[in-house]
Amino acid sequence: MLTQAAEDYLKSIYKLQEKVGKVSTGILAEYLKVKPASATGMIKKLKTMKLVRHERYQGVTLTDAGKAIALEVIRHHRLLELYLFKALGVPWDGVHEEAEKLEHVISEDVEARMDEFLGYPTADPHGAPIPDKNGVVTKTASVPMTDLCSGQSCIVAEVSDTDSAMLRHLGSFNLYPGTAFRVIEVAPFEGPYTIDVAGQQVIIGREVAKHIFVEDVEG
Amino acid sequence: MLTQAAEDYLKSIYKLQEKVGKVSTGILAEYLKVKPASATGMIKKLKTMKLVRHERYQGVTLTDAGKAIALEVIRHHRLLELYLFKALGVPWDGVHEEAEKLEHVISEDVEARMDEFLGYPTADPHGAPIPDKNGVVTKTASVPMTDLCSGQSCIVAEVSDTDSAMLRHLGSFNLYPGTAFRVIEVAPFEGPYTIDVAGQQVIIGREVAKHIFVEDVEG
DNA sequence: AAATTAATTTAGGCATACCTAAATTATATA
DNA sequence: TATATAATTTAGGTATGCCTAAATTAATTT
Repeated sequence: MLTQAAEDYLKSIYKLQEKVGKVSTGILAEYLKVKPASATGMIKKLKTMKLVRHERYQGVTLTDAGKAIALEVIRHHRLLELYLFKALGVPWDGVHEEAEKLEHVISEDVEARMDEFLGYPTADPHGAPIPDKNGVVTKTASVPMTDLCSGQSCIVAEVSDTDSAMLRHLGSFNLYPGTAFRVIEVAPFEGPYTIDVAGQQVIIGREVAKHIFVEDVEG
Repeated sequence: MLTQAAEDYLKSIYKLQEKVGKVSTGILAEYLKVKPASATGMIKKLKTMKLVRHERYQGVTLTDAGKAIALEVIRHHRLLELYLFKALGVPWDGVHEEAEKLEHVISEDVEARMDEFLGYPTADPHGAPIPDKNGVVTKTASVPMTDLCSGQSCIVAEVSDTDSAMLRHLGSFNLYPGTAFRVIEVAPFEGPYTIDVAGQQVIIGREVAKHIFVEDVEG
């Protein structure tokens, strides 16, 4: 059995690999709020376990075995988020923190029961894809809201889950994944978006819009 | 925040205090599957935190602060057991092990939500009392099944949760807390009990009967 | 009371995972 | 190309919680 820290490293490497491509020791350390020296140590440990590949100064990549574990942890995390949200009514800006602790201790049996209860879902409360039991990720094609023009309609696909104040803000406008809205106007010079959500007119700043990804764009 | 190990020690001291009265280092170590020297170390640590009292060779007792934490952990554990059992259908011989890991990472918020979902219950799936938010324990008066005589009727109040094979065995007869049964015959010379559970005749060995506690004895 | 046995404590070690500080290697700039 | 800066690694140290082995204290037996 892997340690909790090791699991967090694998998960983080996977996420960073998706986001920034190459994963350096420094990037990884910053992401995990740890000093680079600590990251070096864990990387060496993971390498002896054949979970990552690593050449000095060249960054880390996951092996197939490492990727499988990373996806398993991510699956635990996202299923837990959705379960806490749907079954226990934990607000969506709180589920990330809770799941962060639970993901390492939940058993496969309990996970399977939650999965069944939720009807084998494919996305967490923020719209991020939930890998299936075999580690297969099916993610929908989405674009940043900042790509939209006046008059276009779409559906919220995903929002970034890192900032809980941002999530509360979006929640207050009902901008959950699955919610439809139409762009009424895009203010020039990097200005805010005025949109229509279920008949309500809402103003979304450019910085906020960067955190929203949409699909099914029309018009 | 206390470490997981420290919480386990406090919980174990509380349980042993109830079961055997005086808690010696050796008893505690055996219970926690740890060497006595390790128990000594943790006891000293807990003493500096004023969570236990301890005089060399005289055993450990909990301070009020230590008892409060012990009860909080026990509450987490038993609420989790019941939640896993009722909300997710985890079989009752598996909930203990699951809860053992989860009790240390569950937040007060999630606990409160589970408590509400369950309707503020007072007993876990094995019949053990769930302390309330203030650490108040209300336990029903029960007697060991081995005190029963032929012809007496009663209701299962509690079963010991340590042996999961035993729990499966009892479950196969539907001997959950709340289940009523009548003693048909007690075989002499420490022999087995023949009982009637919902019209079915069942034979319960003396060793098994010692693990069952009953209430509302009549007849 | 002396000797044996049991319980407890102390002492010394090990592994994990973190840290800081210094040394090394790589990359960018002048 | 030489130098400065940035990234990475190494070295040495901390704390936790476990271990074994040896020493001490308590309890029991003869």
